[in-house]
Amino acid sequence: MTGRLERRKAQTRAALIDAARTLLTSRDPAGVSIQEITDAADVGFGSFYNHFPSKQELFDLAVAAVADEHRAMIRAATEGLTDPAEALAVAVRLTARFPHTHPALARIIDRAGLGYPGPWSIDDLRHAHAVGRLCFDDAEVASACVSGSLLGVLRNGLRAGDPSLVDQAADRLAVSLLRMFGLVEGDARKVVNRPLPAA
Amino acid sequence: MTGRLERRKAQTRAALIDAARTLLTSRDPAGVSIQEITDAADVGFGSFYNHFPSKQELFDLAVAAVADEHRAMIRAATEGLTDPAEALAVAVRLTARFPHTHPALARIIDRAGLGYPGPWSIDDLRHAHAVGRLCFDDAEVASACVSGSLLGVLRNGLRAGDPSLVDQAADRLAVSLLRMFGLVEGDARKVVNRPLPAA
DNA sequence: ATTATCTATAGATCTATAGATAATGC
DNA sequence: ATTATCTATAGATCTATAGATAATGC
Repeated sequence: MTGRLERRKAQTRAALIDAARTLLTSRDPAGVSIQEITDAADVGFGSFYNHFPSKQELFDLAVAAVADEHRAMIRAATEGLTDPAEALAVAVRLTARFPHTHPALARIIDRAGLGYPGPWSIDDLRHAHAVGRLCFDDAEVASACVSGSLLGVLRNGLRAGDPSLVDQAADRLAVSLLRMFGLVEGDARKVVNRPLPAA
Repeated sequence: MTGRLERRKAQTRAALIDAARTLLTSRDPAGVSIQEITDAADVGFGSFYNHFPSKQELFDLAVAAVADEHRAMIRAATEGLTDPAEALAVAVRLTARFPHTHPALARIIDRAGLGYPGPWSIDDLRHAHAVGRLCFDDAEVASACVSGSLLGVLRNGLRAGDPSLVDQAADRLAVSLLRMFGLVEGDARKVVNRPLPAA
């Protein structure tokens, strides 16, 4: 199997994953039938089983694809930064803006909830702690605070209307987290007031 | 309809809600059939529709019942406290201990996720802010941080084994949140080192 | 007589597969 | 010849209701 055939297969697979992503923005995956997915992907019903053993498998891959994109986006926006506190702030500020900058991603992340394998890696936190920039007793607790708070603010943002209020909440969350991690008020605000790289 | 008949009806209803609670500790509600619920409640299948229009309705009520219990428990544990910072700390410390003190509640809360109508009321936070004890820019963000962080740490606790590690993480979360809300390190630790009322 | 419960089932799903079809590989 | 796609369907659900049964109310 080479060339065109392989390409066509990949295309069908991509269409299914993409349909799953679209459905995830507005529907509870448990209530979506495989028929609906293949219809949305414009693919024959039976083709589904050529690619995925179950619905769950497909939706997991769709969420993983979203997380990959998300990680790449954050990496691109933070790779030039030398201050780990700023890297965290940028990741938080960009992600918490998703309700208006990337509404489809925001809704999928919201639906995935705490299980979402987001770009706020525990290793980044450990590194920031090791170099003395962030201060906390327990990296797992710190990581849970970042993930949980961000998901909470993201959900609020999805219900809010005004983009500028969403931005404001995003920045306030970043300040709050930096304060949680030992930065003094003034330093936290200074870090968060730095301009945000384009996403 | 008075007396015995009414009592019997209430009993059936309670059995269904209780069965839903038990199922919620180990199963995804979307994958549980009404037949399974009525079997678990030891009730005829048709009785279900005498009480609830749909599965969703029942599970929502079951979660609400858990939240009511939870709220009552936190209220009992905090009602004597005059320091709002300590009240928050106690609520957080008790709830984050649920994985070993109340495992069934913990698993249900974890499953309900950010939609869980927990006992960390935004009004309590506003009050603590008004009296100058906690400091934040935005009560909605603050509330999302409390809920989200707590859910994150609760989930970690469910995967952890050792109760004393869970307790330690719970206390560290409380310290972190107090620091986020403007308490200095020493003050935060002092508040969290106060003895915990029995749940 | 009234009311809730229970049993049984019709009808509507939904999943997984079998077999036919169409397109590429060699 | 091989491979993936598509169509059609068998079988297994699951929901919602109709009608029978049992118990209380008056």
